This record gives sequence, structure tokens and C-alpha cells, in this order.
Amino acid sequence: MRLSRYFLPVLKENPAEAQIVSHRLMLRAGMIKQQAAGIYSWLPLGFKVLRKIENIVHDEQIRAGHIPMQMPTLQPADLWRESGRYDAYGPEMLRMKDRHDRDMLFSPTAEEMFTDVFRAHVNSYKDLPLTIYQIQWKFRDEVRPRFGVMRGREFYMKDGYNFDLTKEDALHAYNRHLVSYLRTYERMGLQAIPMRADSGPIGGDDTHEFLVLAETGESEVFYDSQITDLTFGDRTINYDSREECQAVLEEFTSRYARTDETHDAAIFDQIPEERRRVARGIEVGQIFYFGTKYSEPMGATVTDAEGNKVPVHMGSHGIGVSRLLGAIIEANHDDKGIIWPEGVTPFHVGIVNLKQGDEAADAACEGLYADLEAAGFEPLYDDRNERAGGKFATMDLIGLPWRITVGPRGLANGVVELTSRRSGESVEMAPAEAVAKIKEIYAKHPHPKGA
RNA sequence: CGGGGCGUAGCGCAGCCUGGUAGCGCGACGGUUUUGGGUACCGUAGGCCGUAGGUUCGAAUCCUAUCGCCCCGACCA
Repeated sequence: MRLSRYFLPVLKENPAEAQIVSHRLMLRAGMIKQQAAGIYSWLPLGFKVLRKIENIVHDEQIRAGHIPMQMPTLQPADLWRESGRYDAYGPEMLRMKDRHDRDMLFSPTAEEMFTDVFRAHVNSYKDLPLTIYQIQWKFRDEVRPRFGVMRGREFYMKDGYNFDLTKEDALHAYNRHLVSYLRTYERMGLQAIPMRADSGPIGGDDTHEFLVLAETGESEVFYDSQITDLTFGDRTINYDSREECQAVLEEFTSRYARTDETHDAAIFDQIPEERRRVARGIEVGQIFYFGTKYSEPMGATVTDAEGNKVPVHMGSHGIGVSRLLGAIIEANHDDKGIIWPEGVTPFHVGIVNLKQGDEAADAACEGLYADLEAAGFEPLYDDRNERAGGKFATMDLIGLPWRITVGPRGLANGVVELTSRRSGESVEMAPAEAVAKIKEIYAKHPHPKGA
């Protein structure tokens, strides 16, 4: 993309409405525009990152054997009356009537609808196990939306549902999700710690929340510092193996890590004092096992091998996709702007032409641009007729992790500059070498395919 | 939902107390000058002062109502 032809309305000053850093930076970097409390338009740059994150989620879900599909955002109230949640949900659910005076609602979550699809089409234990999921907009009419996309009323969320014959199968699904979530967050450059959590209104016996440590987090968290030493890394795992998934669950839940909802001071105090941590975290996902809570009242049953109709065991699992943008920025920024992890960056590399109109500089930039695109990358070429300082400031603000700086002085010596946004270090090299270096860097951070 | 604050140009703000017909910075646009970390200067455009009603000769300013937004707390992907 050439910046002169892109739509990137960056702001020099901080909008008054934004208090926390991720919200400020998203507005300044021209990623979002607020339309109402907790409701945002996604401008091109924000939309691009949202898509990257969404596609990583898809990649990892599909890798784990889960099947993508999509439910409507507007749903009839009847299904919700059947589950008993139409009355239970309260004013957080946005309700409306259609022209025939039928009660409708904007889906705040989709247990009912997935269960309905399941019962309509699945009848035999032979069709199990089954995990289906969607990434779809949800609406919860929060009392107090805040922090930009971190607590919007409208938000983009992956929600998945597993249907299994037995509790053991459902718990394997639970573990499989835990593993896939660990992979998902790490690919985005985040460390998200699974913490024992409270089940809340969704209900269920087993649940973990995934939290990203950040000062601006809304939850207070308590953990053993050893937990943050764990990484999933690039290990391979067989998602069908109960033992392997169970082992990962045990490894990543072997140290104390809880939110304030489930915190137990007596257990916490048994941890050696130097390892006890009290911090704040951003909740970016949650997994539940809830047995037959929905399948029984809604008649989601299968016929088992003995010919009996039995309710299926279910679980649900969520990842806050739009919230993740905020969480990633909270965890990756400095005073100049965003620093995108390679896995989610909207463009792989920025090209800064220090002297637009200079024959050699223009030609070198065009060459780099073409070579990078040919290699399968998306470069962002700042070809505007702006001063160097302005171009640098824009690049720093929007946070591309790598920048190639091209100017007449360097070109006189046959070199351009490759700069890391994170470290600020610059290395001079020939243009072809810079392209090779970018290839090398992104070999470790494949960009997602999506569903 | 309780408590606090704010709505004036695209963005950030001043003016309001002590009514007299709206201003600054950034940005945008046009020039000149610059060009390796937001250059300097000149000029231009842009506002029914959130909305409605009231008081007044006169309202951004005072009064009433209403809508919207932000922050703190209680609740939540």
C-alpha cells in the first residue's frame, strides 16, 4: 500500500475522550472512530489488525479441529425463553420488536442458537465429538462502556461450543481449547495466563479465564511468578491425544493463578513470598465446561450405542477478538506509539522515502516495494511529500515493527537502513539484503489464512 | 445505577463568574522557504457555541428542561 493512496487519518493530539493508552493510540493512529458510547467504526488500519487477529483465531481453531460457521446477530426471543435466559439476562440484553411486533434481540452470546442448530441436525452419538464456533459481533448493553474497544457495547468475539457424549469427552474438549488458546495468544505476541475463574451467569463447574497482565487491566489477579516463565513455544501437539492435552493443562495450571473472584489467601500465602504477585490483568478469553445445563432444557440429545436418548455434554469458549487489539497495544507500546508484534502487524514493513522526488530515492523505494510484494509481504510505502520527521513520527505512531529508510545519502553508498521499532536499532545494508532480512524475520511469524 | 466532570471549527482548548454578536494552537488548503526525527513565514477556508424553551433591547455567557460524552465506584468477552 502506498500511503498517499491509503486512508489513514492520524491525529497529532490526544482526543479528550480517551484516557487509557490503547484507546488514545487507536484513535491517534486512525484505527477507530467512536460513534456512540461503546460503539466504534473500524477505520482501515484498525480493520486490518482486527482481521489479522480474527484470522489467527480461525487458524488455531481449525488446527484444533473446530469448525467455523456463523449465526445471525438478531435472534428471536423464543429460543431464549426456552432456555430461561430471556428473563434472566436483564437489561444488558438489547431487545427490540420487528414490524410484526415479534420480540427480537441482538445476540449477547449464542449458546441457545448453537444448541438449536445442533439439535436440529445431530441425532447420533456417531456424529460426536463436535465443536463448532463463530466469530461474530455481539452486543451487550453495558452499564458503563469504557476503555475504547476493551469494553465496548458492541464487540467482536469468537465463541465456540463443544458437544460430546460423555463428561470425559467434554473435558477433553475443554483441555483442547486451553491448548489452542495458549497457541493463539502466543502467536499474537501476548502472554495470556489461564486462571481459575468464576463461572458467572453462563454457569458451569469448570472454567478458566485467560488474562494478559497489564496495569490498566480491570481484574485484580494473584499468581505465582513461576507461571510467567511458562511458554507454549513451537512444540507440536496432537489435539486428539487426551494425554497430551491433559498434560498441557496440568503444566499451565500447576502454579497458583487466580482472579479476585476465586482468590484464596490461605493457599496463596503458602507460595514463597518472593514469588507471590498481585497485579492487574485484561481478560481476553474464557473456557467453560457446563455439562448438560443447556442440552437438557433445550432437548439437545443424541441416541447412544444402546439406543437411549441422552443429553449431550457441552462447553463454551470465548475469545474477545476486538478487545485483543486493546490488550495487545496495552502490552506493546512506548511514548511514540504502538509497537505491533510481528504476528498481527497490519503491514509487515514500512518504507520511508526521505526525499520524495529524488530520482535515486524514488527508484530505490519502488524497487523495494515491488520486491517485498513479490515476496508475499504487505509493505506500507510512505510516498507522501512530507518531511522526514513527519514520516518517522507517523511510522512510529502506527507501530509497524520494521522500517526501511531510504535516502540519497545512504544510496550514495549503496545502502538503506533497516530499523526495529521495538529496539530502535538501525542497521545499514543493501536493499536486497533488507528484503532478505524481512523474509527471515517473518519466517517465524507466518501471517494467518483465516477461515 | 450512585458520585463527579464536560459539550464552542476536523482535533486540543480559551471565552462563561462580571450578557454587547466568537478567539488561540494543531490540522486542512494556497504560496514562499525548507528537506536524515513533527522547518519557518505569509495568506485562505472552516463554527445556528449539543438541542429546546425561558429571562433580556440583546444570550456561548443567566435560568429550566432535555440529549450526548468522559471519569470514579458497584456489574461484565
